[in-house]
Amino acid sequence: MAAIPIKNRLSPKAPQDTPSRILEAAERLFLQHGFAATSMRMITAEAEVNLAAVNYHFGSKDALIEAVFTRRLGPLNRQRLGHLDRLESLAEGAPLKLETIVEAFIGSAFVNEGSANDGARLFAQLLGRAYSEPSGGVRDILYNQNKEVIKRFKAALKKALPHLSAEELVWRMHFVFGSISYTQSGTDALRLVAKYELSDGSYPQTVVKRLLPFLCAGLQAPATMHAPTVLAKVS
Amino acid sequence: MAAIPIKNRLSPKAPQDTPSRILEAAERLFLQHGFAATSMRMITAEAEVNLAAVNYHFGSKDALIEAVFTRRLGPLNRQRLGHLDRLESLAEGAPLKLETIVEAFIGSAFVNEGSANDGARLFAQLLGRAYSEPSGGVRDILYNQNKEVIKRFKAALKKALPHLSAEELVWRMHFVFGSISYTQSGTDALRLVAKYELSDGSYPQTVVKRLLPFLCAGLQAPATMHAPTVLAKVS
DNA sequence: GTCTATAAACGGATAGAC
DNA sequence: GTCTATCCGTTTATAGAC
Repeated sequence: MAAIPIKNRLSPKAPQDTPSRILEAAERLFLQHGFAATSMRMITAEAEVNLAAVNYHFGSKDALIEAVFTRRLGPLNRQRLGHLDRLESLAEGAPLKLETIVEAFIGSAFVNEGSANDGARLFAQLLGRAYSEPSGGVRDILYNQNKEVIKRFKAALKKALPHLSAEELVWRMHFVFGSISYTQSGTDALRLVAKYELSDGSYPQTVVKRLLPFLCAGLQAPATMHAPTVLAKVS
Repeated sequence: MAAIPIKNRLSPKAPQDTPSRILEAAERLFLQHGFAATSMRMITAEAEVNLAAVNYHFGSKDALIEAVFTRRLGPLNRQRLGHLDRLESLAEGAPLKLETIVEAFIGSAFVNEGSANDGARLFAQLLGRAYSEPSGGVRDILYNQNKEVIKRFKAALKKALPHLSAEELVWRMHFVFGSISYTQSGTDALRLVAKYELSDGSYPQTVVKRLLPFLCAGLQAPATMHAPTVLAKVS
């Protein structure tokens, strides 16, 4: 039998099949420039394939965008659910530790799979961008493919944070997604805060390590009081 | 003198001047579709002005984008700095309460100016989108116009959170901006978590009220330990 | 499956009449 | 300042040779 399966080769200029080359080029360019600003010509140039290949293999640009997401979202979410399954069966019905839940969600998002493949890390960043895209299109794909995962994590969080109402929990998850997306979608934004170079850079594990305590503390904050805030006073 | 200045009129179909009509149409459409996906033809149709008017009044599409931001960013940041100035002079050198600082920053972003103008609220959402745009272009504008404000708030936070290293603080501010941007850039994303309608909707004051405790608790979390996390174990 | 060539529509920008 | 008409490059998508 053959020595090494072709798809596991990571050598430079690995001669992949055309659809894969297109998917990966699109992933990189969508991340860098956004969806609307990335043309099929840019993609086919980056992938070093013919312009007509995209329509031949995927049908249209929109279909390509969808394909970029569906290819990775399935495995990623299976991994997240598997991680949560294992944790819950170990706990035998008891609420999980908050940090464990968040780490299972966030960690899976940042350091994927065997982690040898850095395409997965690129995709994690792309996910961050996708969540901040205009409604419709990409967002619907994400909603449909993620709803099961979100449902499961919401249930786990609900047990771990009994002091929060269902509504409050939904908001806090929203805020959590915000921090994760923003952080995932590229460390460029960090320059807005720190113009100097950061010492530990943007290595995924480091980011997760810094993000975790922030998110857990935020989630555990006392429930919101329903009195008018200071800002409500007229100016 | 005249009874009511024209610019304070809020009557329906107020016949504004062409540049303002364009700026406000652009604001709405950029928010809804993103920058690259919004064409000048869409803008001029929405504003009910002639296509050539954009180039006549602003010079180019890029210049229009810049104008959309600079028009509102100046007043908004003056307001933020003024708010912080007042708080700091009251405190007479003592560190400000964390919640006060965050509220000054975030509150100004959500409920703007006299608050009668809901254009300002639209802009707050647009800001959220802009922060998650690809690097270059819009981001440079934001960086330049916001660096003074960020510097001031960073200094205030540093005094209020002495247990954090400079580096840790920068990361936490990054996470805070993430939650704010994501939350600002439209409540549509909330549907990803809660498919049902939320009872208190997306009224700015409510959002701020819910966001504040989350962010403050996150900022106050203990500093990150520099040991390997649970996830570091091989699978 | 891959290529060239081209269709058909849309993008930003401008010239010139009014 | 506002309008029409138009230039010209780019876009997605397809037809048809190989």
